Amino acid sequence: MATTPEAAGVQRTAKPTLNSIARATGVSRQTVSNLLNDPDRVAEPTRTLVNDEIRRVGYRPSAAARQLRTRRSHLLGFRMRPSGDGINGSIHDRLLHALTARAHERGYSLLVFAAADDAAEIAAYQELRATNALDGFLLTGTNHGDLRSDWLREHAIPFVAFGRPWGREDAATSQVHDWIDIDGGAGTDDAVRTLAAEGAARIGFLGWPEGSGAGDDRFDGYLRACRALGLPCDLVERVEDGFENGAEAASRLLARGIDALVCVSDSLALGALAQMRGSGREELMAHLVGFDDTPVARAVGISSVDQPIEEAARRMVDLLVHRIEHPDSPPPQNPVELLSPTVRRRSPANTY
Amino acid sequence: MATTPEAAGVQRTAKPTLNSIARATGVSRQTVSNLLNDPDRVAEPTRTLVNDEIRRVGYRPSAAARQLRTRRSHLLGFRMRPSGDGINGSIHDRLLHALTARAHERGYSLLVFAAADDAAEIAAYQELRATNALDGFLLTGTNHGDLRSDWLREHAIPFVAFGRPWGREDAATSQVHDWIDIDGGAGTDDAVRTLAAEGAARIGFLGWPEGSGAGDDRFDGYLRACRALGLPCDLVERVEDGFENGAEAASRLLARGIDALVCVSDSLALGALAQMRGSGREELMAHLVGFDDTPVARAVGISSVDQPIEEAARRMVDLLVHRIEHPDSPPPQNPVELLSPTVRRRSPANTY
DNA sequence: ACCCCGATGTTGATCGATCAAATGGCCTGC
DNA sequence: GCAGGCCATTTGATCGATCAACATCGGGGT
Repeated sequence: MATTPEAAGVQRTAKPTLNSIARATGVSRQTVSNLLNDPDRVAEPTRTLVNDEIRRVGYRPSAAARQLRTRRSHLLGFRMRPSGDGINGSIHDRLLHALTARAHERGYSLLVFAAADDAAEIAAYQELRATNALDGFLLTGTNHGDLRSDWLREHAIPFVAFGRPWGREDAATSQVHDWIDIDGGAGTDDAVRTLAAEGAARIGFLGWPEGSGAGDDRFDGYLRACRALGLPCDLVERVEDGFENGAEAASRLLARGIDALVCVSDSLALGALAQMRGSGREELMAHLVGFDDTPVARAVGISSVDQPIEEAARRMVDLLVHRIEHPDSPPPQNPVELLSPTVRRRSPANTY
Repeated sequence: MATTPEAAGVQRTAKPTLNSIARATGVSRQTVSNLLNDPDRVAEPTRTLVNDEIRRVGYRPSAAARQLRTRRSHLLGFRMRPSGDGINGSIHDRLLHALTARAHERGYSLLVFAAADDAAEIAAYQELRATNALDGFLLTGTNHGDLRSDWLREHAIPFVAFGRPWGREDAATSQVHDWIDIDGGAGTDDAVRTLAAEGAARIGFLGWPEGSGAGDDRFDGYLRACRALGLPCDLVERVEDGFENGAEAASRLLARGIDALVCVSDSLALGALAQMRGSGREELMAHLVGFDDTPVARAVGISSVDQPIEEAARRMVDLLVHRIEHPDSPPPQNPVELLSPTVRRRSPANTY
C-alpha cells in the first residue's frame, strides 16, 4: 500500500536491520524489536522516534532471522492437485485465491507444492516441515480413511481440512481434527425442493459412485428431500465424473422418465444438458441443477448449487491460525463448521 | 520419497542440526556443510560415514538459517489473479501446477500472493522481497507498457514473464527482460489453414478489442493466413471476452455469411457454438475453433488451439533460476522463447 | 634438501532477529 | 528511610547455517 515514493528511488544504502535502526535512533535493538511485537511496552517519546525512523528508511524485519529464532515461518502449505481435467478445477482455483487473500490478512503466506498422490503429499509434509518450517497445512478433498490427516495428527502438526473426517462415526470418542465443510446434502435437498415447488414430480439424481464422502453426502440430501416430499427416490444413476459419463447416464434416466434432474457436479450436468438437447428434450433443460456453480454452468445457463468457497476459505485460515498460535487450545472443536450452499437458478433458454 | 519408516515413529529426540551431525560423527560442522553443498570436497572414508548418519537421523538443513546467511530463500513469487470469472481460468491453474512441479525439480518452492491490480502487485514485490527475501518472480499476462516489468528491472530483481514485452519495438536497443511466450499468431494461422484445407472459404474471426498484446497477436495470425490463402479477411468481430458477447458477435458474423469461425478464446467459442445451435446452423459447429483447449472445449467437443503450458512453465522456471544463480550472465537474451501451439481438431456432433 | 602446492578438514565470525535475565530509576507502603 | 515492585530499557546468548581464513599432511619439482 504505502509504498513510499522516496524508498523506491533513493535506497542505495545497505538494507536496514534492527541494529541499524537502533543505532540511528540511539536505543537498543531490543527496544526496536519490542516496538514491532508489542508496541505497548515502549513509552511515548521513544515510540514515535523509532517509528519515524522505521518508516523513513522503509525497514522490514527479516523473516528468515525471525524464523530461525522463533521457529515460526508464518507459512502455510497447500497442495496443488494435478490440474483438474474436470471442469470443477475452477473451484480449486477460487479456493486457492481466497485462502491466499485471507492468509495475507492474518499475516501468513501460502507455499504451494505439487504431489501426485496422498503418499507423495505426506512425504512433502515431512520435507517442507523440516526444511521450510511450515507452520501448518491446508488440506482439501478428504476421503474415507484419509491417511494424511492421521499422519499429521500423529506428528502433532497443525492443519485444517476442507472436508469432514469421513467415516469417523466414533467422532465422540476418537480424536478428531479441525475442519470445515460445506453441507452438500443441504444443497441437493434444497435443489430437490426448489424443483418440486416448480411442479417436478419425478426428479432424477446423477451422482458419483458410492464411497466418496462428498458424493454420498449429496446423495443423502437428495434422498432425504424426496422422501420428505413423497417423491420417488430411485431415479438414480451413479457414475464417475465427466462430460461423457454424464451424457450416457442421463440418457438412461431420460428413458426411465424424469421431469427434472439434480447432478452432483457441473461436468455431469453439462453432459446431461447435451443429452437433453440431443434427444429433443429441451424442455428439461430448465429443470436441471448442477453443483459448484462453475463458470461453465454460469455461461451455459445451467442452474447450480453454489458453494460459499470464499467464506469457507476464511474460516479454514482462521481455524488453522488459531491452532498454530494456541497449540494448547481445547482439542479439536465440536462439529466444527458446516456452511450452507445456495441454489442459483437460471435457464439455458434465455441465453440464445 | 524415501520417508524412512523409523524416522516417523521414533523421533522423540531434538531436531538434528549440522552441529549434532558433526558431533555424532566426530567431524566438524563445516565438513558436513561441505558434504551437502559440494560433495567432492570431502574424501571417501568421511563421506559415507557422515552420509549414513545424516540418513539415519533424517537430517534436513534449515532453510531459515541458510537463507539468513546466503540471502537466498529459494522461493519464487507468483501472483494469483482474481479468480478468472472466465472459463479460461483453467489455464492459469494448469500453469501454476506446472510451475510448482518444475520449481520443485530445480530446488525451489512457490510462494503465492494475491493482488487486486498491477500497482498492488508491485507493492507486494517490495514487501515480499524485503521480508521473505524472494529470489525472483514469475509474471503472467504482460501488457502494453507493463509497469511491473519496468519496476522489477529498475530494482534489479530477477523475474521472467509469460508474455512478450509488448510495445517494445525498440527491443534491439532498449533493455529487455527474460520472457517466454506462446506464438498465438502461429496458432490462429494454423487454425485458418486447417479450416481452409477442409473447404472453408469464408472464415470469420472473433477476437478481443484491439490493444491487448495476445489478442492482437492472434488476430495478426488470422490476417496473415487469410491473405496468404487469398481468402477474405474482413469477417471480423472484436469484443470483450465472455459467453454472452461471443453469442452476440457470432450472430452478426453469421448474418454476414461465414462457413467457419476462429475464436480468440474458448469462452467466445462457446458462445458462438450456442448461437450456431440456436439459429439452426449446426453444420458450422464442426468448423469452429476456440483457443486454450480448456476442459470445457474438450467436454463440449469444440476444436481449440492447445497451448503447451507445461513446456512453457518449464522454460520459465529454467530461465528464472538461471538468472538468479548467474546474476551477471549475458543480459536479457535474444527473442527469448516462442513456443508453438497445436490445433486440436474435434467435432461437437459426435458427443451426442 | 627445500619450497610450494593441492587436497582435507578445522576454527572464528557472521547473517538478523528474539529470549532470558539484568539494570537503573521512580514510586509506594510501612 | 528503606525494602520491595513496577517500568522502560539494555545486555548477553542463541537459533543453524555459510564464509573466510587458517592448519595439517603428503608429495612432487628442481
